[in-house]
Amino acid sequence: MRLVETEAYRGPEDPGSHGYRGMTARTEVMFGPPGRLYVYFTYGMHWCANVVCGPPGVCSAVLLRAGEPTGGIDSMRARRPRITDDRLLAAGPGRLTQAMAIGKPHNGASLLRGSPLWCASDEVTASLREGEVAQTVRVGMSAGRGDELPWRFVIPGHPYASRRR
DNA sequence: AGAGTGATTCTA
DNA sequence: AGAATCACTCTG
Repeated sequence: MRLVETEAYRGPEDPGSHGYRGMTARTEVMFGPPGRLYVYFTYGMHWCANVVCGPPGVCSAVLLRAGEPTGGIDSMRARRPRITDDRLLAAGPGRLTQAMAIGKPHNGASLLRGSPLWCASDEVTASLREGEVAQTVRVGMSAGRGDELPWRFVIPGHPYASRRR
């Protein structure tokens, strides 16, 4: 899966972050060491996955918002049988976790090389140049919760990025 | 536009 | 204990 859209979340300085009011049982992983997955359940139905980025004690994570399937696309289609358009397989944080079969068991899992699930640059993402990644406000943020912060990162017009409804 | 769905967190 | 909230998705 090639990531084409992400959002940054921080800690006490970011009212949109689960870590805004300090560490809780749910957000423990976000305050832990970097390179792990923070997975949370929301709206009674959906899982969302983040990559923890900050050093231990610092809350900082990146939400995986959309991806372009590279390998394993048949498995993804099988997991999302109602989807007929491949562009929608992982075009949204809940869709992406469905496509990749990420759920509660993955909370806290390592993403370092050698892990079953790992995270790295590929030739495409590594060659992105300044200006080829746009910054916008984050999705789903209401007023006063950091809705003005330009912490969504997306490849503009990318066919596999999430789209406005 | 509204429903669906349940964990988490806040308030008392 | 109860209420409010919620980094969403799908259907109509």
